[in-house]
Amino acid sequence: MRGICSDRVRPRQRILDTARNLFRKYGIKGIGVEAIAEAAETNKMTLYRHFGSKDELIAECLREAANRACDIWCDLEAQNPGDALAQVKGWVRIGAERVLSEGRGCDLANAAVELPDGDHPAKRVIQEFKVEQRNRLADLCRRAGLQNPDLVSDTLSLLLEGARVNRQSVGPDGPCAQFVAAAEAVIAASQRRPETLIADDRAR
Amino acid sequence: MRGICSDRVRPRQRILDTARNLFRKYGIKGIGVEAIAEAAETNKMTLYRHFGSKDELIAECLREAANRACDIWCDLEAQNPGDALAQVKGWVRIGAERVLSEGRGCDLANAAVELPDGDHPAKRVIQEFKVEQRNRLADLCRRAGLQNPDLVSDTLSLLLEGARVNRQSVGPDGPCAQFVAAAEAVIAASQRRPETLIADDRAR
DNA sequence: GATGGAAGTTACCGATCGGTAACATCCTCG
DNA sequence: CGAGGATGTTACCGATCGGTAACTTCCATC
Repeated sequence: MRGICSDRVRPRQRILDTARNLFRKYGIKGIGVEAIAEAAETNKMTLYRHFGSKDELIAECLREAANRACDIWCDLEAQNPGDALAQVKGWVRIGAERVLSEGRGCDLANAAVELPDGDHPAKRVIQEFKVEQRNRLADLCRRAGLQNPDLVSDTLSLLLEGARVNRQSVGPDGPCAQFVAAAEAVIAASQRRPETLIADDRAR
Repeated sequence: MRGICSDRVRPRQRILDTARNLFRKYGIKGIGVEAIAEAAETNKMTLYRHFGSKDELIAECLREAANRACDIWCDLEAQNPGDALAQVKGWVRIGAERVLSEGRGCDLANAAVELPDGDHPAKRVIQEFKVEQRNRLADLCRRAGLQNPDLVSDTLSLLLEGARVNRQSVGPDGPCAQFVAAAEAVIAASQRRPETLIADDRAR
């Protein structure tokens, strides 16, 4: 009588997927473990047997979200093999799609806002994820031959992070609508002489 | 036996100040009304007589935070009377100070992350605040004679919003450390020919 | 000094929270 | 088939949540 496919997914994975969705929808503190277990078509005991605590479930969800986000780097390389500049532009495009389509920002950044407690097991996951993303983008900008690659990559990071969080406050017609234009301007400027990106008004 | 000064502040204001601090420290959903009342050296009944519900207290706190944030526009004008460009740069400087010193982002943006519920009374406060900030900065950029003032102001907004939220994930040494450099580069670029900001590689 | 409103106190409500014990059932694999 | 581990079920725990009732005390004002 069981479903052909969906119920063949083990409870652990069902819980993870369901929890990620509900955390996004209601916020981490806005949904309880019992509701998560029921939505995952299982029960609280099974949830606790797999994850031990709500905090660990949160951390595991974020680990999965981080791994999923890391896949985009493979996709970028696969779609633009060897062309680092195209990959940077692809990063902007993918980011823009997320900003426009999702409505809720980065799971890990949102979790950092909701969990100011410094001892929470999720904090380490968040920190490591963000550091890795930063390094990867910086490396990409370097390989793309952009001027001031570290500054450009951090600028792009801030623009995307700002767009995703700002959309949650203002909606899709706010400043986030300019994310692509802003990012492209930054990239374009850094393809010229370095002085163009740094304040420097001396005559040619 | 009462304190000379601090206890002369009415309970309503004590509650608002305390709630703002505790919301910042523990998150909106991470602190209860009873704890807020006690920290404000009063009690739950008085809190509810003044605000009616926790949700309304949240909204009122954000209203106050928004009003306080609006004071910076007066300060900018007072410190740089008539010099719109200097005010834009002052906006960057003040934003950088907040990023570096506060450690926790914009109260209103954080609240938007913690309260995905669209019917929450705080949502309207957040939206109106962010829209007003956007309009004011855009107006400032226009008066400063910058090229593409709307694009520049939204870019600056995204950079600041990104810096404040990213700091909560990565800490002060992450991409947010480049906020000033990024913002100044954007401003500098928009002081030149418009083509400098928009992708345009034609020869001179 | 009397009065009225603001504030404090205590106790309580139902609901929900995260988390656990004990036991029944299922499914897989040897 | 049999056995053992994974899963389901039910009931329960203490704590805390947001919110309220009833009553007392304070304090400024007239």
